[in-house]
Amino acid sequence: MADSSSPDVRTTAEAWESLFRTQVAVMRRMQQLPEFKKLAMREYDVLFNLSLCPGGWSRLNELNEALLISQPSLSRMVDRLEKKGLVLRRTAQNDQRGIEISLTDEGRELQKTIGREHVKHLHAMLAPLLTEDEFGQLQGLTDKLHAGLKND
Amino acid sequence: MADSSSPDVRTTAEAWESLFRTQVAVMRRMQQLPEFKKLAMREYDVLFNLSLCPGGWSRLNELNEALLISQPSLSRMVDRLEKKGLVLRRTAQNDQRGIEISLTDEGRELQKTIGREHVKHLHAMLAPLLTEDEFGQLQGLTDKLHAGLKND
DNA sequence: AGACAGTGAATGCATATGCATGTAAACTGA
DNA sequence: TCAGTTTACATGCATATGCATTCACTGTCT
Repeated sequence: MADSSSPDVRTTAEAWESLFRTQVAVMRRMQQLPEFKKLAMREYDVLFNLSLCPGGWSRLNELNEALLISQPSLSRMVDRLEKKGLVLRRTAQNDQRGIEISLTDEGRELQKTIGREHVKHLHAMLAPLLTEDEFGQLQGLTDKLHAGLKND
Repeated sequence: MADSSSPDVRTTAEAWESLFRTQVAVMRRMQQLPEFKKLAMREYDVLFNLSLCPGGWSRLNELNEALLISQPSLSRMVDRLEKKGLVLRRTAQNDQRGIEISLTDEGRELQKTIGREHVKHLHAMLAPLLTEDEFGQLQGLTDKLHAGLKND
């Protein structure tokens, strides 16, 4: 009998593959939705992450950890978002090397507007496919994976 | 009591968010791994998808559906892979507009080499975080989501 | 204090990407 | 059959991205 604490190589690979392909399929559909004509999904994701920040300000390197893009790429994306009037940049208080970012009022409004449509479309797309319980299980499992990865 | 066949908006959004952030966290770690110095992950993904093709040949548009990049972008990526000697291009038999792609021997070898390392690293990264059973549940749920999305 | 390694972000430059469009082939309907 | 439409892929062009590097600041060790 298999040791329950050490899953098979095949098991982990297939589960990951399934998760990844599902993510791709959902993202492909979402990219087409009207809310992402206003702002690219990657840019929205920056606004979204900023909207979750307790104090409203987030360090650039901290923000970068939540995204797949490189540090230089985020640096320039923030430039663009700043020029569009959606975010503010300031030097970090504690560390003069660092940069802190926050949403402008306009940025916060846009995030909320896109966010609302996004959540609505997500629900329309996904809700018919699993039960409430199953979504709970799914979230439990991915949360557990995510939590485990943070200790690296 | 909630209708089990129609999950809450909040439930679906939070489950998706958890799945998505987990995917980002895993991908960030994978991008750093040595196997993806040889070939960018997006390019590997093309080789991987080709390796799954029953007849060995896949239509460009079909391949495109499994990826997040745009059609022009895939078209040019295939150019590059062709120049590297990793894939072959031919006009489709049935449809003179269409293009079919397959792996060269070299492409197949490279895919296998990277694939083996990738699977090994995936296992090292993920296996400690869930049990065999939990991976099975996770795959069951994401498969179900994925299957449901295909009927659109 | 002062040299030195380490960290956070910005920049130069080559490359990859997406959008709009072009071209060619396949369908469609009189 | 043949104009009009749709589909599959390629291309021009502007923009976004990543890698390597640089610049500025921080922390450390003597």
